[in-house]
Amino acid sequence: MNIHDVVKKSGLSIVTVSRVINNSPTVREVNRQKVLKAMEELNYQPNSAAQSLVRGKTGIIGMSITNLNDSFYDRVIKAANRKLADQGYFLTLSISEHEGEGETNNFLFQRDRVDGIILLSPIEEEQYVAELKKKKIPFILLDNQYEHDDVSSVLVDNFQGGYDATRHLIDLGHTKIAHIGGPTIFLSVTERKRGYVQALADAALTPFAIEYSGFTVSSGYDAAKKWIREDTLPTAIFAGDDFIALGVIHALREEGIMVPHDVSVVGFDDQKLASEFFPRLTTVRQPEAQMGSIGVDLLLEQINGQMEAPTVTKLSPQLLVRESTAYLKQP
Amino acid sequence: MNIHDVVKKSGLSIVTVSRVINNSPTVREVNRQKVLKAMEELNYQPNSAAQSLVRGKTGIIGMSITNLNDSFYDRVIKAANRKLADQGYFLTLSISEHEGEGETNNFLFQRDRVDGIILLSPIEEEQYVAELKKKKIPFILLDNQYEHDDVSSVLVDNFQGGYDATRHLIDLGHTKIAHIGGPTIFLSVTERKRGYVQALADAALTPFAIEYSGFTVSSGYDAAKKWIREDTLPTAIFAGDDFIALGVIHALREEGIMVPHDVSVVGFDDQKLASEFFPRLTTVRQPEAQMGSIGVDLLLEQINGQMEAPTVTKLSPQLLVRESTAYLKQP
DNA sequence: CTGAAAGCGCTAACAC
DNA sequence: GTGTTAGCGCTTTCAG
Repeated sequence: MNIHDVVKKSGLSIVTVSRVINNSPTVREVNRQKVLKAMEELNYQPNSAAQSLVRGKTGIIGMSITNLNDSFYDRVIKAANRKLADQGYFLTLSISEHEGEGETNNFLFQRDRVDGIILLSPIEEEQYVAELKKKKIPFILLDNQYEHDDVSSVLVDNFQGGYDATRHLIDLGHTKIAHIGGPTIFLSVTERKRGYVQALADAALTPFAIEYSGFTVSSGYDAAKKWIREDTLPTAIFAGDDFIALGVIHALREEGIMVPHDVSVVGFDDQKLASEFFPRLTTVRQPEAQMGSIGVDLLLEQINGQMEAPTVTKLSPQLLVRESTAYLKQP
Repeated sequence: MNIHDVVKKSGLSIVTVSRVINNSPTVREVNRQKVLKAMEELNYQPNSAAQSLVRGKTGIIGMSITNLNDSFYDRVIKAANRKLADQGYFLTLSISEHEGEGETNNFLFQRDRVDGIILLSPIEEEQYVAELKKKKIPFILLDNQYEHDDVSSVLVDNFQGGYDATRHLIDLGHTKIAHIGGPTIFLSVTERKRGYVQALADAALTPFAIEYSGFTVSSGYDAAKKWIREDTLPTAIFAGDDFIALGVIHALREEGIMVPHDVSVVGFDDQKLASEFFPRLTTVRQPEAQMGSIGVDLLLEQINGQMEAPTVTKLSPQLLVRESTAYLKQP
C-alpha cells in the first residue's frame, strides 16, 4: 500500500497527493478533501524511509544514555523530549551499555539514521566524540566529563554546587565538615569536591575528612559507620549525591545520632525519592529542564547551520535547604 | 557521498559493492578487498533510509515506555536491548508521556519506522493496541494491564507474588497481616491484593487492614503513621512495592518500632535502592530478564511470520527472603 | 562470479 | 493549481 493507491482512489495525481501530505497550500480545497478522504479510507501513512531518503533528513534526534533509573536523567530526558516535540522533532533513546573499548556499536551513530545526537552524561566520551566528528553527525554533549572546546555542550557548575553546599554548612556554624565523593572518574565528582575545599578555604577552614565511594546508599552508610567506629565523626557532611546522603543518615540513625540535631547532611541531585524521607534532605538541584532545553536549541542550531561557533554553557545549580541541616549544636 | 563514490574508487560495479556491503559470499576475495579498502578510505557508510526503503525493513525495534527511574523498567529494557542486539536488531526507546485522550502521537507508531514494537507497562493501553492493530504493526505487550486474548504478551503472576509474600508472613506465625496497595488503576495492584486475600483465606485468616496509596515512600510512611496513631498497627505488612515498604519501615523506626523485631515488612519489585537499607528488605522479585527475553522472542516470531497464535505468557515472581521479616514475637 | 536494468515510495524542479 | 519527469541510495532479479 503506497501513495499510488491514494492516487488511484482520489483520482488526483501523485504530486497533488504529495502536496496534501506535506500541507502545501497550493492545492484546491476540493482536491485536498478528496485526497484526505482517500488517505483516510485506505488508512494510509506515508513511508518514512522514502521520505527520509528523498528529503535527506529524518526528523529524529537520538539521545544516547548509559543508564536509566535516576531522577536527573529522567528530568533531562523529559525536558528534551518535550522541547523537541515542540519543534517538530522526535526523540529516540538508545542505551549504550559501556562495553569497554572497541568501536562503538551504537546504531544511532549513523548519519541519516538521525538528524542529530545528544550524548547525555557520557562515560569516556572521547571515542564517541571522535566517531561522531568523523562521521560528521551533528551532536552536542550534556553533562560531559571532559572539556571539548570544539563541541557544544551544556554543563552544570558542580564546583559552585559543592561550594554552595559547603558554604551553607559553614554559615550554620559548622567547622568540622567532611565530604564523601562519588567515583572519581567523574568530573562532576572532582568539581564538587573542589567547591567544597574552596568554600572551606575561603572560611579559613580545612577539610575534616574526605572519602570517595560509589553513588550508592551503602557507600554513604559505610563511610559514616567507619567514622563512628573510629570516633572521627564530623558535625556536618557534604555528600556527593543524595543516595550517599541517605546512606549516611541511615547509618547515623542506627547509632542513635540524630540528623540534623547532631549532624547536618547535604546531598546533591534532588533525587525524587530522597525527598520523601525524613528529615527531608537539603540538597543541590541541577537545572535539568534548562539543560535539556538549551541542549536541544544548540543541536537544532547546528543542524540548521545557524551555529556561529561551538558553545560551552555552564549552568548554576541551586541549593535547596530543607530539613537535614541545622545550626551547629552548642556544646 | 554514496555508493557511487565507492564504485568509482574501487573500480568495481555498484552491484559488487552492494554485495560486499551485505556480506554476500559470491564476491572474489580480491575484489572484496578492493571494495573494503575504498569504503574504508572514503569513510563510507550505507544510507540506512535507502536500505530500509528497498528492503522493506529497518532492523529497529521500538519500545514505548511511560517512565524511567525504576529498577524494574531498567532491567527489562536492558534485557531486551541485549537480546535484540544478539539477533541483529536495535532497540530504540520512546517516552510516551501519557497525554490523556486523543490520538497517540508516538512517532514509533508508524509502519516502516520500526519493524516491531514493544509496549512496556502501558497505561490505558487500549488506544495504543487499537492503533497498532489498525496500522498492522507487529507488537507485543509487556506487563500490561488488561487481558487481550488476540495479542501476545508477557505478564508476571502478581497474584502468586502477593500470595507468596503473604504466605511467608503466615508461615512466620503472623495473623495480623495488613496490606498497602498501590494505585488501583493497575491490574498488578489488584492482583497482588487478591493473592494476599487468598493466602489469608487459605490459612483461615482475614485481612487485618487494607490501604491503597501511590507507589511512593511517603504513602507507605503515611499509612504506617496512621495505623500507629489509631493504635491499629498489625504485626506484619505486605507492601505493594518496595517504596511503600521503605516508607513503612521509616515511619515505624521514627516511632521506635523495630523491623523485623516488632513488625515484619515485605515489599515488591526488588528495587535496587531498597536493598541497600537495613534491615535489607524481604521482597518479591519480578523476572525482568525473562520478560524482556521472551517478549523479544515473541515479537521476532511475529515479525518473521512464524507465529502460530498470540500467546499470553505468565511468569512467576520470586520471593526473596531477607531481613525485614521475622517470626512473630511471642507476647 | 559479475553487471545492467528495474524499482522501493516519495519529493522537487519544471512546465503547462 | 496541477501534472510530468527525474532522481534520493540502495538491492534484486536476471543475463551473461
